[in-house]
Amino acid sequence: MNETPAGRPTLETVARAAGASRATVSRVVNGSTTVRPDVAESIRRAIAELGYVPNPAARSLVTQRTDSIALILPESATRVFSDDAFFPGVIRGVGEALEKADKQLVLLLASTKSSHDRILRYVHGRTVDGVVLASMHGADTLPEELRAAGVPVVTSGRPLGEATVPYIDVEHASGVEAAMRHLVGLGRRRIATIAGPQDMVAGRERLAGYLNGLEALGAAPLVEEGDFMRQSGMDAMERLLARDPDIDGVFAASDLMADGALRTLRRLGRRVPDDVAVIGFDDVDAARFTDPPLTTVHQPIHEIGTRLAEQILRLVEGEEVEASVVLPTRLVIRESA
Amino acid sequence: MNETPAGRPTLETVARAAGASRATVSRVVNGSTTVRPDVAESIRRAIAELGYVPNPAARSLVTQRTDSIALILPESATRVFSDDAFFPGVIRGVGEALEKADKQLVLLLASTKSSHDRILRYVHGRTVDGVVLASMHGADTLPEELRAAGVPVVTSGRPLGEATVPYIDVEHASGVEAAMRHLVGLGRRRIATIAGPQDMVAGRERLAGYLNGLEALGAAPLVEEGDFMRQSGMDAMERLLARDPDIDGVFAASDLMADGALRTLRRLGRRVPDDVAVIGFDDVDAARFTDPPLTTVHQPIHEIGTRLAEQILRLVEGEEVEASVVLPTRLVIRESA
DNA sequence: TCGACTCGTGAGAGCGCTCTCTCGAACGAT
DNA sequence: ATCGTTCGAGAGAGCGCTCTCACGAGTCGA
Repeated sequence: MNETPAGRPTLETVARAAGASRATVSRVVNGSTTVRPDVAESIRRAIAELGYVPNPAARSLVTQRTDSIALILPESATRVFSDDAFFPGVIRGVGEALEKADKQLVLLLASTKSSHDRILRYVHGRTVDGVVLASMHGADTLPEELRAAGVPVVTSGRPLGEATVPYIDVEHASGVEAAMRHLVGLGRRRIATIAGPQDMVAGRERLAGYLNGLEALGAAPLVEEGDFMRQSGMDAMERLLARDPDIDGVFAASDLMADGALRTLRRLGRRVPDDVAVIGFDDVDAARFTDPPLTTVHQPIHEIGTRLAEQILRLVEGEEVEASVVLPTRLVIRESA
Repeated sequence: MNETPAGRPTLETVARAAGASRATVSRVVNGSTTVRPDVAESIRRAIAELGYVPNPAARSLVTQRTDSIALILPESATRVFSDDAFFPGVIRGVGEALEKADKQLVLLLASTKSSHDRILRYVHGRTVDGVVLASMHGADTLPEELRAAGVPVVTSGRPLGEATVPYIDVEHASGVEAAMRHLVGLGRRRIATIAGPQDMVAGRERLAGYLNGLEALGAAPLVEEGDFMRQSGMDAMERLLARDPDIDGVFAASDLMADGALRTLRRLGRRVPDDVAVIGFDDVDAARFTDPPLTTVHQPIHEIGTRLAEQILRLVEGEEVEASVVLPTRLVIRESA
């Protein structure tokens, strides 16, 4: 209320300074080509001198666009936020791509239950032109509600149940199958898995990949479930070993859980990979630094982010986009298997 | 352009439906008490029935507020983004606090040089009410430029050079001094440090803490510099050992570097803590899972975020805030020292 | 030379909201 | 019964921008 030294210049100010009309200045600001070069030049000079910057609120009011995109991270995402490199990587990818398009990134960390309504309010109020929704548990109703509200939406990860909005995902199952083939090729016969949460598609599909891979072996599955975090991997590995001490191979559905498994194995005197071979999933930076370095299924985290951004931008422009984009994964062989 | 089934309801729509004037509806929406209860009630009903949500652009245009705060992460921050838990933690803290205040979080990942201008444009356009600036290298001019633009700013970490804007920081030096006392109390006499980048205040002050702690011992300092990341810790530890094989204690200026040091020590056959005691700084989640679990200086990452948010909100409201808030650190003793 | 077209520019409406000002009604005091 | 006061509610201006429409000045073919 007191910090307006001389009042910010408006279109009107610039117009007067350049001896033109508001409309013409607006044309120059928005890059219209139908302005006489010399007039455009003098307007540009006036803009520079006055330090004029368009007021986005006024612009939004008439264009009905805000040039900003929301990235929504549900509670399940924020919980692992500080320990997992997945979401920071996605955020970075989305952020970079949006910056290139000169759009703003509005981050909505849905930490609590009440956030749901808040998100819908934002979206209904057209605070953002589009929404990127990251990884949700179970049958989240949010994507559908957003779609119903008429807002462009893209989700990261195929939703459980029917996909009603476009999504970006990776080849979970085939990546895991490659990992399984690698273990089998190593001569492993008693292969267990530490699965992810089964109310998340990533958890389910990685388990499916394990089961598919096991079929070739004709061996019985050996599954313990974790929550993608390290501690759960440690615990699951212990349960696994209690159920079958002869396990010689483990696929863990996340690098963090694989690292947990590595620790438990070491503690219980198993050598990796000699006694037990371990493969993870994600290929986060830290995977290169586990002991031993982790063989893992690489997924292109950064690219997931950039592709999410690309798709939402196209949707916002009214273009059609593929119902789904599924990015490849690949096995990165290090020393744990 | 085609997704407006019936046109979003405006104040006018609600006013007509409720048989009141636009002004009165506005009063109800904004919680004014000077509306007759029954009138207010019928307006509220109309709002609910029509699904009315205020248009923030229109509101901003007249109030000159946007109710959104920018969080700027400079390039140096995004680089470590995916491996370090610090910035995700800060983001989460800021996000939570802003959500409570019903403000939006606009994330500006300053990935390139050109971002500088973009940021200034945003800020000059009053796209945001205030700016939270995270950890910058060297004598960044951004805080000062923002302040000059008349925008409320708070920074995370005391800037190098003179602080021209309020900041939130932690007690780097005294935390490190506690760590040094602990090492000395353990009988360690040949204590080295893996310092952080010396163009960052955090790097400098932690080194200062080491040097202060060493003074009591009367021993010569032994310093190698890293970049806070794991690999640099591995390398620095190797150089340190080459310079003096009798090192029996190490303070690393980040947990990541401490973890790197642990790996190098193990590889070179040193037992931790028996031969060499190691202490880190940060207390990220992963510190509980190093081998052995890392003794480290805890800093309240999440609280840094919430305090940043609090301060910027107060500044935006025109209140005065302390020139600096310095949060305490404390030594967390685990098994590495 | 005149009508038909461009083409660049300005006038003016209007986006949806807030906020000041005004006004009428109700009420208490004299 | 009259006047001042209070209080709730409406009228209307205006925030800064975009965009349609109209208009005057050239340009060109007949």
